[in-house]
Amino acid sequence: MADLTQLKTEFTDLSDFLVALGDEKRQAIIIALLAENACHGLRVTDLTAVTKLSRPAVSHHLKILKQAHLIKSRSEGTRNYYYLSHDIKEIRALKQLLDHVTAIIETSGRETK
Amino acid sequence: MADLTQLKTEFTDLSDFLVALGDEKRQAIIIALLAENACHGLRVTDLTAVTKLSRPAVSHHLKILKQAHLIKSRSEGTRNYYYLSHDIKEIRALKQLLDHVTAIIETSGRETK
DNA sequence: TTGTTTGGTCTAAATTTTTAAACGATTGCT
DNA sequence: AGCAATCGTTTAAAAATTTAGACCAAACAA
Repeated sequence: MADLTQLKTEFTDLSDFLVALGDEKRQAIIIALLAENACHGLRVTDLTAVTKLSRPAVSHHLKILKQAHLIKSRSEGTRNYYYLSHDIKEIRALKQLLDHVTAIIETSGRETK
Repeated sequence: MADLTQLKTEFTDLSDFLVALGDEKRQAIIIALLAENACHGLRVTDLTAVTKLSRPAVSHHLKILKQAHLIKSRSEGTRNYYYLSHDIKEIRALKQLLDHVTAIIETSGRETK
């Protein structure tokens, strides 16, 4: 029997990350940031064009993505450049969680309680 | 430059799955189903105890989990047993998507446009 | 048949999330 | 200083999600 307590914390720790990835508008932002060669990043105004959203709405989604540790920002004068975090540890954590789940699923049924 | 069109479809195809995994109550349901040795599965009434939710609420979450292909159900008379799908292809798809993203992130910056 | 158990659905209420208008703060330009 | 541009925040409205009460249908037992 696998460690369900740890699995529980793995799940809750990744909640924000999963929710952040689930939204279509945020997916569009992520893809736009991936399209940029991550050199300079994109500004809020650029992303309003991509998402067809108002600037405050984009700002809101950027905050969610930031809290999920997906993106970072850099200021140059009045302009803020957003770019994908170079090393997203949540990605590794999520892959690990998925492996744990599949492991439990596959072994279940073999060991008769 | 990676195929962003494919990445886009990968993301949208996994939206339901990601949203389903993001909710705490649904995570509790998943863990409860993992705890069961997947032999007989759990019924709605069992899950109301686990989640401290009303039956209609649990029923609602189960529907979402079902649409995300995470769980299946089996009927025996009046009782319905829910269990985790034995083979969740979304898990493989998600791991693949995560690999694609990391690949793009890591190669970006090297190739100067 | 009658009553009980199980559980889905319908409906509406409560909550959360998403959105944008208005405002303010900062930077840079003239 | 005065003006324009950029963008975060606050606020409130709109939209979506979550929740539970009430109702209904099917299966089973007495």
